[in-house]
Amino acid sequence: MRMAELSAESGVPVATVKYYLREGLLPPGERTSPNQARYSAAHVQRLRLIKALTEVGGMSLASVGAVLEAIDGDKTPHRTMGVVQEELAGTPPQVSEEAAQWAWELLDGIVRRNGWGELKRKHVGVVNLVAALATAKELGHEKLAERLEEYAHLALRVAELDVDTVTGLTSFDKIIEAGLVVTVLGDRIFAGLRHLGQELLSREVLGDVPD
Amino acid sequence: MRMAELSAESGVPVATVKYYLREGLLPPGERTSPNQARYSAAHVQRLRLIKALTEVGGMSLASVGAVLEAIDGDKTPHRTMGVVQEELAGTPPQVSEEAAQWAWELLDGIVRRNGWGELKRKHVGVVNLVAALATAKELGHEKLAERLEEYAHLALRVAELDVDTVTGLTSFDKIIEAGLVVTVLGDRIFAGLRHLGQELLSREVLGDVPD
DNA sequence: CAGAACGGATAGTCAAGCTCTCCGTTATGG
DNA sequence: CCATAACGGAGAGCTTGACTATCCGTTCTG
Repeated sequence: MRMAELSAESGVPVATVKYYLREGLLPPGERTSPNQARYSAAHVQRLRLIKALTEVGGMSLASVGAVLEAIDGDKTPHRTMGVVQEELAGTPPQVSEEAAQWAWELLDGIVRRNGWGELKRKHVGVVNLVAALATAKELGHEKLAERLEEYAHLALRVAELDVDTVTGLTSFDKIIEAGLVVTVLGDRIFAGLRHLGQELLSREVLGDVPD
Repeated sequence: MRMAELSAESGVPVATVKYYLREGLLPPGERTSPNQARYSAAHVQRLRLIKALTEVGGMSLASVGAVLEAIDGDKTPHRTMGVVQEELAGTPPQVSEEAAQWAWELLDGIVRRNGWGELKRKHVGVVNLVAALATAKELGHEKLAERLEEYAHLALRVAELDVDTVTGLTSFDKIIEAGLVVTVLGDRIFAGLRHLGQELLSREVLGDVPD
């Protein structure tokens, strides 16, 4: 297919497709002549993926680019998912030294107590999680963190579902893309379900009238 | 306290504090003379809250403004949390009619089967959740959605923890702010825990070497 | 009472994410 | 075979969000 059809199929404007090509988010089409190209279904899928990651996942194009590069590269699945988590985590907010220390000990204690291995202090995901916990404390809402172990157990069960969903697949490439989708869209979907649950339960507790 | 101290205490530059005042994100200080003002600890807390919502929660200033307005207004807690969820949800991506229908039926079936009440078709959170599920399907990853009921049960248990954390508080205002923090930071924290879990479990399954 | 700090207003800056325009080349229907 | 439409590529321009810098007249402070 050519530009126009690629655009129509994916729902992305022609000018934007060209921009993505320039930025390297979309691999160039197969040349049919020095200045003409042909695009495939893979290009459509790639555009849909970019849309999903930015619109649903809320990722920046720069992050999407880094993730796509990791996918296309020859990294192991584990390392590729590492890049995904890195980009999702972003840059952590700076927090006070003591709040960070408190959060670290809290988290490390839980991991240690449950035999979940060793917590790496400079792992991006860990740093971000610690910063988020520290932020909650600085806001005076450390109650949230006091329940952390219960949250962690539930999170592990969610992760079991995630891994289970992905490992059922056959193709290597499919597994990586599925991992990406499960992580990025999965976060949003779970948050949505959680909010629904909060609303259901808080209505009972707070006893508000429905609208 | 005055400008300089407010800025130092909160870690927000003076120019930015002025900007927030202009935008109405921060209530004006108490006048001590026609062109001088005094700020309180509440202002510091408000600035910290804004930082947390934008930096950790990834919210835009416009969304933060809407949420703060809801908090300061005389809405019921339930309605205030509705505004929070609305702003967190954002504008859903457009998806095909049939994917949306499929996602809706999936979700509605689960809610119905578990006696969780009635699902409102135009509720922002629901619309967003449906759109996210539909997006996953359009990407060819409907496997994720097939486990939706299991995810939903876990999400409800997380929501129970959330509500439990919040309802232990005494002051009315504290409950609302805690609800906000639990929802916004809570989402990030849970996502972080989930990612840690994914890494822990996928290492076992995929058997990658550690770095 | 001199000089620093303040509050307020206006304008400027910077990055992200497109969008528009042009141009020379290539495909295509009559 | 030719008119014209579409194409690919490059560059400049635009819009929004989130600040940041500069003034200016007033007020506090040593």
